[in-house]
Amino acid sequence: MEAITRPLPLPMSFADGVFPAGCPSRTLLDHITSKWGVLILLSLSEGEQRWSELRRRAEGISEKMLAQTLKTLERDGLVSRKAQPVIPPRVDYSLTDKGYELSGLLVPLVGWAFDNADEIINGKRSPLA
Amino acid sequence: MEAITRPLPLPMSFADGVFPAGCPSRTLLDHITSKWGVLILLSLSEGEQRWSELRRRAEGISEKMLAQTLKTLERDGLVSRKAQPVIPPRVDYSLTDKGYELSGLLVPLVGWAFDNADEIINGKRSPLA
DNA sequence: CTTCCACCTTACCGCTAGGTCAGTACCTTA
DNA sequence: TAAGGTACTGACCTAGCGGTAAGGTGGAAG
Repeated sequence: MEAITRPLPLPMSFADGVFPAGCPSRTLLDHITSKWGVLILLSLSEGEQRWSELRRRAEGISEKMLAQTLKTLERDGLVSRKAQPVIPPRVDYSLTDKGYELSGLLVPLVGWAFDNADEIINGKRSPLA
Repeated sequence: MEAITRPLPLPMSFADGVFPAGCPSRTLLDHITSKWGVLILLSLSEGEQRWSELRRRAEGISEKMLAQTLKTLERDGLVSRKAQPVIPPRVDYSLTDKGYELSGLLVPLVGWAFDNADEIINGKRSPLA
């Protein structure tokens, strides 16, 4: 309802606001804020996981999207893939250093979304007041 | 290259991993991590802004998408819209309390993306080593 | 002998996010 | 008279995100 005109405690500011179109930041942002990218990153933030495990945890993802998302994140150096030449195949996915850095910022965001989703999406204002 | 098997300093964990498909969290997450949603939220985190100002700062956005994104964020109670009945029309957009909360988490994430984009997207590894 | 599982890949395809363009209403400046 | 700025809305269309389904490999289990 009432918007507060806050003094905007912005620690950093981008050029004269937001970054230019077509710059790499936009691309990277698209990768990490993609529908499944967030969930994979989030899931992996809890530790190394296998393909089938990720598939189960990122509920609703298709195998195609899982493969595609993992490949993108691996190319970006956020996820590391370790395949063992055993039968049946075993592949472990985990976050790289950069991936951990990122997940440290991503987790609170998703946590916030999780906490406020019900109130915001359905009209349920302050369930405890 | 080398992935570290970190002890995963996760402060909170979701159920048994990630949240279920079709729940409100997914919807909210889609809104705030949408291509333009992030940029609008980010831009508004620096204070109240007018339509045309947002249009300029979120470089590349179309009027249709600007309107649509603002409408979604307003419905979610993250952005407040104040229209003044003057000629020519003047409308000011700003973040609500919830919006500020969110931007506090979003800004560092985008900052990180901004800092690491060049290194990650183009192959430029450690430009200062 | 067939099925099933793990881990993918490729082919096909619908849907929709998002782009483009035109139009509206009113005032200002050239 | 005409062009331009402010804040939109709606029609139309396309690229590509993402879904569905099938294929492939090799062992183990029925």
